[in-house]
Amino acid sequence: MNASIEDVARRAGVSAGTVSRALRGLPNVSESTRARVMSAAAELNYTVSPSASRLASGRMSTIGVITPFVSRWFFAHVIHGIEEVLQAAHFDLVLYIDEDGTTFQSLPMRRKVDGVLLLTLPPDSPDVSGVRTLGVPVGSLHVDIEGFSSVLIDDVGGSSMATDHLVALGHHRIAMVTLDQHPSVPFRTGRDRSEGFRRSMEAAGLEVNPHLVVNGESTVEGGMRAGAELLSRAPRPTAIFVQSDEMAMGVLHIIRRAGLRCPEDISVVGFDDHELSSVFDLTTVAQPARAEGALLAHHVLDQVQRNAPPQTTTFTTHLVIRGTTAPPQG
Amino acid sequence: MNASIEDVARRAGVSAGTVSRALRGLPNVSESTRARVMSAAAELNYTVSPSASRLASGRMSTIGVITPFVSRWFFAHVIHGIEEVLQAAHFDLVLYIDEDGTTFQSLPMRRKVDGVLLLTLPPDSPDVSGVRTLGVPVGSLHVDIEGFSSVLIDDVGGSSMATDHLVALGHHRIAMVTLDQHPSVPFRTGRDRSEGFRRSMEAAGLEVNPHLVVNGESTVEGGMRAGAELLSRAPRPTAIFVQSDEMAMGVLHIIRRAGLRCPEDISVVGFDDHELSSVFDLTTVAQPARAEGALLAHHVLDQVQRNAPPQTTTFTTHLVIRGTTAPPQG
DNA sequence: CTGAAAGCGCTTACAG
DNA sequence: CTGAAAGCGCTTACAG
Repeated sequence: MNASIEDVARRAGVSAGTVSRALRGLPNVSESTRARVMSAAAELNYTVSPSASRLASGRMSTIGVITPFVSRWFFAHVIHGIEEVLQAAHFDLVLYIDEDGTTFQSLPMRRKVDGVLLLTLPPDSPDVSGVRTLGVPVGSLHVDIEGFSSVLIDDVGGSSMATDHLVALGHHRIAMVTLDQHPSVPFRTGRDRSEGFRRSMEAAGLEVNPHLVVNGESTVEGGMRAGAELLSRAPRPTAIFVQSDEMAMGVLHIIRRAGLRCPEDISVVGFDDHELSSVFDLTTVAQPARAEGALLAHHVLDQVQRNAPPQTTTFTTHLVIRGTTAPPQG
Repeated sequence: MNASIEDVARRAGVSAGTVSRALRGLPNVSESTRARVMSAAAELNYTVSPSASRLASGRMSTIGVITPFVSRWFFAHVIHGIEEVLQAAHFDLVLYIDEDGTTFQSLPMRRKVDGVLLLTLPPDSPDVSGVRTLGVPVGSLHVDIEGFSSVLIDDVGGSSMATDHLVALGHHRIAMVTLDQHPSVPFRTGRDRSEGFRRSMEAAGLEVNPHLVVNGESTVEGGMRAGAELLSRAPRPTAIFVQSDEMAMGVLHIIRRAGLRCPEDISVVGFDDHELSSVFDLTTVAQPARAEGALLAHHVLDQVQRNAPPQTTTFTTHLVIRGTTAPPQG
């Protein structure tokens, strides 16, 4: 059915080896020969058999991506960034969803990927050690793992900016909704965002009241629960720093439902710059999810294609001031 | 480095052919032989070389997925559903993002997938004809294409339910925000949702006012623009049927920003049941995105594995009544 | 610049 | 139930 390299060779009057070199643009092929091979291939509508090429060369032209989610804002955008880079490099992206970092241990990828991208898997998860045994370059997102490339963001600095903003507006009773310690959220992320908050509070001479720090389980619903809890505190906080936009949306909903106004009665800052943040008019710390995915892919591609060493890059974040923050009333 | 089938054969004292049969669970292998092969393989930490197996058998154990987006609610959930089914069947999912249905024409998939899933690509897009030349089973989502499996939803019925609900509440001036004719949205979807609206309006003896039908470009921002336009009409509509939840969120935002209340001043119904719909308390028509993806994968897997004929399934939708709809004032 | 040949590591009729 | 052998379709030193 499909033409083989032999068919092309016969038609062009050369050997299979020459066809292989000509088609891949290798040097040491005369221009006239290359031209003859190209047109023979075109006439026969020939494409290389990927399986045969992979078997013979050992190169898979494929990168495996292991992610806990595809439908959450951050992951969806990261995957988009990765795919664009791989598509441009003519690499395939094979997608594995693994919600808890344990189901894979990389066996399904053995001998079929040139590299792996781990999206926010903790260093001690079984998949990470499984991936090591693959013997291919690995990139890790938001988690720094020995021997792997990684792309990080400045969580401490970002949270600090958000908190400083609230302090500068004159807030004193500032609450925080934290990320869950779900396997999908690196321990580091939640810890660093809390750390940035603490540093800024301390620098401002403000107390971090433990009753005003509540876990939001990383979801919109969790944000609603956390928000409800914070609104029941007396006296109520005048501002809330929420460690992710999705949770912040839940908090905003609860504030409105309680008949309070944002920012008049209470200010809210999120983290991410989710696309719905502008709809909610949410002040937030922006991180470039798509660019993070793209850069992670580039790092690993550099290792695969140019034998570059693992690289680590840290992105800075920036504050986007919208309508959910204002000075406290009275 | 990696043990080969010959290594296992030697260790088990059998031929490579027998190892191949034993490991794949084929019949006609004595239990004692199979046991010996299994333990030899385990001792050598052997896994089949995918490239070699694919080359020899012609089976790729891989399904290609072509999608215009990964970060929109519907597509992200569909992909999640697909991945779960493929993972369970031990098939790889290779992901191709193609925003306009023209960049692929399937060449990158040639000879490396056993089947293809097209997410909402119009029948006349270049990728569709490219995919045909692959000669493998194809599944198409939300678009019925000759010779392909497909999964559809009852857009007419769903929109009709939404409209009937508004009519039953007593609304007469009902507006509609339509989906864009972007390549990512099948022509059929927008047309059918408009058709359901028209039928219900007609059945209720109500006029469809062309000034109250506005395009929302399928996005939150487009919904905001469309909403602003509708609010400027005099007299204002008392209810709006919006063909997607993402656009409906934009409409809700504009209503609030204009100082109007929903549902007191104006009712809104969406379509999808996006996870943020509950946060917005949005009445909407629910479609099971994840289940749609899963079923589409099953249909194509049935063709690939059991040589089943193409199948078409239509999902029904249902109305989820929340807080954005109420009888008109006065 | 080009060809002949080995090798990549399996699967699958075919015999027995 | 098992083995020997052909075949899948390339890539890559090695010679020349």
